[in-house]
Amino acid sequence: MLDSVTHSTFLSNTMVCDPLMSWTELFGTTEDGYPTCDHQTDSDSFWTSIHPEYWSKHNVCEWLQFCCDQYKLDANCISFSHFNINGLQLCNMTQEEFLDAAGICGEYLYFILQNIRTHGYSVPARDKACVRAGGINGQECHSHGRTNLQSSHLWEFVRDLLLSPEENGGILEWEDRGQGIFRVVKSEALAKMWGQRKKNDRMTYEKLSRALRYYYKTGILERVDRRLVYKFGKNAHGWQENKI
DNA sequence: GTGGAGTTTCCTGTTT
DNA sequence: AAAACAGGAAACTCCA
Repeated sequence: MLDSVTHSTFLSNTMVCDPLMSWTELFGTTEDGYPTCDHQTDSDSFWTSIHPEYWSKHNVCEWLQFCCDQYKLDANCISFSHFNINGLQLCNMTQEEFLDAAGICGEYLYFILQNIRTHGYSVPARDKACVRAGGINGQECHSHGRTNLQSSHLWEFVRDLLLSPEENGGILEWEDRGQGIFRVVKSEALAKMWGQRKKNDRMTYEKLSRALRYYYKTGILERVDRRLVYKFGKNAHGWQENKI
């Protein structure tokens, strides 16, 4: 259905997004080095300040609409039903899937998303929500003293996924929140996501679990004699509901 | 350049 | 039989 749509059709008038344009050409750069569009409002920079993996379904929908408005994309090209997904699922979409879901618009959307992912972000969704009164989707406000999840350790990555139930795609779930016991529901998906974070497409659950086992020595994790079940240890912090 | 922390990779063997 | 667990060993990356 989208074959007949040409560049000039949906990229009319003002701005034409060349897929080879650099990030700064597309968005410009803020004083603190974070990319933002020069005519973006404060709320627009939301998309570059929160890692896409942490976007909710609602955020994904808003991002699509933002891109349509900002880059003069024809919203009619986009099958919004294909994007009834959260940020994690969005990040796991291939370029082909973007093309299927949004035709040539998908090419641009994919490009823009990859730029956002590649160029990082300043604070995770929960912490950003602390800055923004009211937060995101009414999520409670947590502050872990972290400013950049891309530099976080594996256990922090796991913890943060657990603390974002909407965004973790069912990869992890609490078994006993009070005791810090959690279960890896989708082991390969977890490994894939960790691999994405570390830019290592050879990551497997076997290797990830080896790294987790090293945490037993340091008290970050405690052994639970059940498959795919782990427990935060005395040296892990930031996971307790009332101590965050 | 060096050393340590935190993985990553590979491996063999065991358990579920 | 397959998946997960256990943990040794070495390599690797990053940072101070």
